[in-house]
Amino acid sequence: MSDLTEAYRLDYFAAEGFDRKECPSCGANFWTRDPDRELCGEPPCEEYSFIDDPGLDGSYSLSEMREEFLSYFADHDHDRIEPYPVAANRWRDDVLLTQASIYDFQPHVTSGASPPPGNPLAVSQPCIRMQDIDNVGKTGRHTMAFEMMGHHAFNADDGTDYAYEGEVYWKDDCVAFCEGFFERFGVDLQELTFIEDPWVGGGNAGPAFEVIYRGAELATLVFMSMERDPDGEYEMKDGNRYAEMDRRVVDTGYGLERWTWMSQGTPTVYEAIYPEAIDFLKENAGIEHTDEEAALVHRASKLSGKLDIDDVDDFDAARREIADELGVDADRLTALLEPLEDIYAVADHCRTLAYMFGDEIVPSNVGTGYLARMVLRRTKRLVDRVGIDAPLDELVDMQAERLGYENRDLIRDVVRTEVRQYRETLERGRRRVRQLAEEYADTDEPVPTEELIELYDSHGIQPDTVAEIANEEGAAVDVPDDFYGLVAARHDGGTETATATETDDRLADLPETDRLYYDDQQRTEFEAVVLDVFDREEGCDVVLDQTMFYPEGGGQPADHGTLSTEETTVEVTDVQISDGVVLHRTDGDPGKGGFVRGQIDSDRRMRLMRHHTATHVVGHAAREVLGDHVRQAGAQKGIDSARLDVTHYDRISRAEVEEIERVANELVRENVSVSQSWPDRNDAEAEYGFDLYQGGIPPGEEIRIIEIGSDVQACGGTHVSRTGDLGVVKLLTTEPVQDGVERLVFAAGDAALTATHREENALYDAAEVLDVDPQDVPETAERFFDEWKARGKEIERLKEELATARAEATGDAVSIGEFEAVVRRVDADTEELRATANALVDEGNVVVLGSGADGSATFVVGVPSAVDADAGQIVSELAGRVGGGGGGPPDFAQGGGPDVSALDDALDDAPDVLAQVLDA
RNA sequence: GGGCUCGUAGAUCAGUGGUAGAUCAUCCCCCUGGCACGGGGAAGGCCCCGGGUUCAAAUCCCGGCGAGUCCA
Repeated sequence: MSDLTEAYRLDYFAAEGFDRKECPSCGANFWTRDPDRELCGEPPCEEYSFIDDPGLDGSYSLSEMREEFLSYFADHDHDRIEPYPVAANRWRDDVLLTQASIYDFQPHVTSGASPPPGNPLAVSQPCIRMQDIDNVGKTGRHTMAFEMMGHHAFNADDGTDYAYEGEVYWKDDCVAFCEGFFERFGVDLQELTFIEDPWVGGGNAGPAFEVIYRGAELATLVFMSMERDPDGEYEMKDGNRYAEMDRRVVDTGYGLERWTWMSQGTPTVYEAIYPEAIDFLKENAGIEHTDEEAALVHRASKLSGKLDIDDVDDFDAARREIADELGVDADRLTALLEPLEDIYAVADHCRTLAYMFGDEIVPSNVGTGYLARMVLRRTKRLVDRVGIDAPLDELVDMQAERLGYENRDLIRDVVRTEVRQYRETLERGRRRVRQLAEEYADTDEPVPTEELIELYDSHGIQPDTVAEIANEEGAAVDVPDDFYGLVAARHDGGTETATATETDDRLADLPETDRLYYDDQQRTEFEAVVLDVFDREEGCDVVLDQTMFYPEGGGQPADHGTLSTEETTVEVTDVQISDGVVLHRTDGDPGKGGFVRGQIDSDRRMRLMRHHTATHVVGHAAREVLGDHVRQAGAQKGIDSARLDVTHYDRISRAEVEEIERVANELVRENVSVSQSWPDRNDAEAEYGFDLYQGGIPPGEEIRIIEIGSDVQACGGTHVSRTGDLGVVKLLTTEPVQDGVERLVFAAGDAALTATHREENALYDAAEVLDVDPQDVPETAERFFDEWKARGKEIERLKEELATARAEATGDAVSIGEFEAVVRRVDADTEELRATANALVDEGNVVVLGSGADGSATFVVGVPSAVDADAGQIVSELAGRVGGGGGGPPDFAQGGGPDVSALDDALDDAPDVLAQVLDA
């Protein structure tokens, strides 16, 4: 690892008289104003020293502390910005949830492609970290949901062409701001330590400080100044090499919950951040402590704060250690603490759910929706275990209200729907477990681990739930310690292969193509200069100085058309864009350096434009009809139809489809204009919010937005100029894509007409077959279906009758030993043969029936229970003679073969075969 | 996006190559003064769809569709 010592030697430290020290306990280097300090201050080297002795002047609530932070930095020229959603996948595809304030500005702002919404800025960003889920409630300090307060500055060297330029502030000012914020609360700066702790993440790296006060890490100051580079000067802790960048980002994180806790000095963080929720839950669950118990809990909480727990084994040991230290029985302590831990976790999880559903994450079996479902189910289990009888939607609503969400009705609805679904899953699981438990209850064996894994992995039933139910049934269950490891082992394999994209040097040197398709979306002809031509396996890629051809993107397929010179015309069959350079895939070389006239296939383009505009219109209508949680989860425009995937927590009913169609066509009839503009991205975000980005966040300082009435979206596609140009919008089908995502398939304009004709034709054809009016098709079809079923039954009954009649004609019976046998050829289907054989067997005969119907030979052999002979053996022997096989139970067997011509001979031989088998 | 499980009577599920079943619910009859219950009987199945293997597929194989679940 490279030495970053110089990077930490700040002028500020020198001017303020800091010393650099090495912690004798952990070896970390740190900076301090206190010449006598030895230890770094961070646990485990030192303990928390603020519990029961708050470390800040004044006691603050969460919102008071947030306000302190934001206003302090606003007073120091930081722009105060609104937090982003917790669903980080709204603007980036590499993560699901927002886990830090810097996430708001990745990747486009940190890369320099887009300007930040303020510079410098301060934000208090809600975050969710699922990694900490097991620790929540137990350690007294972990929360899954939290707010990370951060002040950020984005610096770039002069002369660079990033979306920001110049020096805002860097390490010295950053540390000064940080100390200033501490001073605001009367903190003695001598007590602070700044631990050197290099930071690496997401392809970037840089020096960083952990700021420790009274045993707690209250801030992290990261100076992002390097990027990954195989030839870089620095080797960082991830083993990769990094080089200095020409831009520098100040990334800081101050845990709002930590600061609030510090100001109150409560035994756990939870009691500091949502005291009302904790009180409510305690009372609801009926938890009451005697003074002695309360004192014990208080002391235990204080101790557990210093533990860093990674797995359950350590946790049990740690719990015993605490019990020893307090001089009480470990089991008693556990019984006392466990309900409290559950309550702390419930409060935290409900806050997490409020964030998730408040930001309109829809529960699903994939993505963020799955994480939400997981948290909800876990919460429900905790609520049940600790005996809280308030419905979950009410608990989540309490947090949603506190957090100031306005869509609380939706949140409650989502929670209720999800709880209901979980109940059904549990009910299904319960039945399954009971059945399984009954099997094992009779044996001495416990339920095998393999079954437990199956129950969890395929049916979502927790092992402890299995144990509980199984015990009721009297079956034993041993849950192995490494249970979740065994589950994970089932999922191994499938290593992802990173696809290395080859960069073409010649391509990189070309200028960005001038995109004419935004200037006038109705034009279909243009002239251009051929800058370069690349030979490809099939055809060529032509690069022009400017183009009217729309490259595939945003779910809109590429334009087709032609490029013509005086001498030749080539077909354009595909168009792609790479780093701003538009590549036209053609079937020939138009000649580098020459002029070409481009002509795009206007009919194709027109249909694509209509479908693109229609996608916005349908999305808008769906939002209006289904609710504000509806957002685009994917879209694809085509020639004949288009599809839009939207997030929604239920199936879309017929009535809703009709309503969406009605709203969409109303917008068409209003003939509102479809306007494009290129506002500054931050202005656009400030005005319209994140709902702008239905199809992902584009980079750049300005973004293109499409406005259709009240619907506004960032979009790179081509559109018609007025909604009236769509003619009509017809929803064709809806289908579930995955849990929580519904697909709407629709068509606009003449494609809508064509699609309607297709469906009408199907209906008319059906009507013609039934010889009724189209309107009468459903009724007639139902009647026909009923009649068809009735006839099936009638035929069955008649076959039985026929079989009985046949059985009565026993003239052809032959005696074999003591028994009568009937050997007969009956050309009928197997079912009829079977019925006849049954009837003859009932008369006491051994029966051999053969059929040559349906182009193959079939036998049915029946043997009365009084006769000791194997029907399977007989049929096997006979079927062998017609080139096939057969078998079945001893009293009734079937078989056959392809050779019909041998059937009669086989039947002639049947008496001999019977005689043989009966003798044997 | 990947793994796994499951689609059979109105509901819950057996059946895992050889004649489609059970329990509950429904309807009828008996028992009773009447009811709960009890006893007897009946009705109710494109065994999710489409291919393939086989003499024979609800069953095995492949592909769809649908439901559930775990993981990223």
